[in-house]
Amino acid sequence: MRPDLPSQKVDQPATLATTIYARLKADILTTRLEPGRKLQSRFLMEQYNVGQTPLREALNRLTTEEFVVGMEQRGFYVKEVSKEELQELTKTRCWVEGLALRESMQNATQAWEEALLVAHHRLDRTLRSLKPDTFEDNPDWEKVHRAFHATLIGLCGSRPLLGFCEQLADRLYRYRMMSIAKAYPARKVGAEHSDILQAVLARDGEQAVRLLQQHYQRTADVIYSDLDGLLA
Amino acid sequence: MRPDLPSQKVDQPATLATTIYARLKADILTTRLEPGRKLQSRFLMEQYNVGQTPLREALNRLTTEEFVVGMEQRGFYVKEVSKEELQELTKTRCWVEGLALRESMQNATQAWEEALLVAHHRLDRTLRSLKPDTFEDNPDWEKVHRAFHATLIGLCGSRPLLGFCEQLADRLYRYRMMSIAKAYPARKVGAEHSDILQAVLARDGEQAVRLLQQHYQRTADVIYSDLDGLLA
DNA sequence: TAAAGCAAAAATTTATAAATAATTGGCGGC
DNA sequence: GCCGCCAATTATTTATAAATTTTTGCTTTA
Repeated sequence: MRPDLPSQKVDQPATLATTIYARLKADILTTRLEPGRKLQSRFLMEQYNVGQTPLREALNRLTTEEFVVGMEQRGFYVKEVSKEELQELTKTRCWVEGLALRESMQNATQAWEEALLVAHHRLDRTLRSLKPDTFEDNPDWEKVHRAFHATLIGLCGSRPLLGFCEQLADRLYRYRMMSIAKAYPARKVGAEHSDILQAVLARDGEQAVRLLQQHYQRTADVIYSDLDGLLA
Repeated sequence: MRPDLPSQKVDQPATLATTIYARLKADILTTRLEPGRKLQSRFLMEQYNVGQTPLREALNRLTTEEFVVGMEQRGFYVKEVSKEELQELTKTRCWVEGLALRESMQNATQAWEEALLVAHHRLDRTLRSLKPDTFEDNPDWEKVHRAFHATLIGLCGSRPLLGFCEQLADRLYRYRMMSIAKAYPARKVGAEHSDILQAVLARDGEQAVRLLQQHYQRTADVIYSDLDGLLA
């Protein structure tokens, strides 16, 4: 019984569980589902129009990734945020991406340097905010920003490490979303990215790592001070 | 009352999903469920005496941890092994635990050094094999061995990093299980652990890191050569 | 004769729904 | 304060339906 008309699912067969997993993750990272919120099955079922099975499968996946906390016999909650976690995540990211960038630069190829140049160029000409005065997150910018950072460490030679970096990026993204409106447009992140690129192209590994870590640390510092008000 | 158990929800009555998750994970790591095997729902349901729901929840958790591969609409499989992955995991573990050990040593306290000493002592007086001639894995040894390595990096100050190290240890454990019978008792791992302990107590960070990485690399080398026969 | 193409059949996975069991947390009585 | 009952929620089973993959077998073609 094959359908006569090919649906869009023929090319990309995704299960409902995978779809709802992606939607939940996105909603948690953007804080549309705010930290600490209880994720009741009834609420989620009508909110996302899915049954229990794919929903619980999605929640279980998110649990192992620490975006959701599962209390045995007491349901699921969106993972809380805290200044302590922000610091730990930032510190860890500085360590691990520092490592990965060093390795990446040792494996550097011409193609990689060119890809990095392109990634930076795209980042450079993408607007941070959709509106000029008030801040409205530009999803395109998030995409190219992430691509730039992913390219930096992409040649480190360890898929497990890259996966870990991605998870750290996700978990920190949520913190960034919480305070980003305030920080805009005080900071010149564009310059920081350019400086990192310069150091990489100049083959100055130590400087590149230092700048990258500084970049992450500065971001965390801004969020950290905002978090006082946000958690109050 | 009860001592703080590190980051796990052990004191709660576990759900079936959590129980079956642990059992499946153990069976995969010990290769009782061999790499590449298809995990059919019917088979697992009667093998472990559980219903669909907790089973699928467990499989979904294992998927995000890379112990199980889920092919959309085509079921679940035990993650394959490969020499490439063995190398990547080992390399990554050397990098990351090297980092973590350095940090740990910088945060060293007297209590930590004493805990490490005790952990090593327990490891030292636990038999590697249950039988003197042929090899039969002693689960107690695995436990104290893991505890020793966990203590080494335990003071690094990053729970995310410790979680990542634990996952790397799990994933490498399976490779160790595959070839451990052969390697026994050729190698003197006891001496390697003692050397690491000595270096830590002597506060020689660089030496300790070097020895730890050598320890992991040697293990991988033994497995690597065995893997030719095992994958044939 | 073999190989390739197809389509129906079988098997399996995925999802929904409903019923049951088990657990938590609150409320009131003592 | 403590104990037990009650309501709400979660966890699990079972049954079934829907969707998709895999197998099978037939027909056509070279």
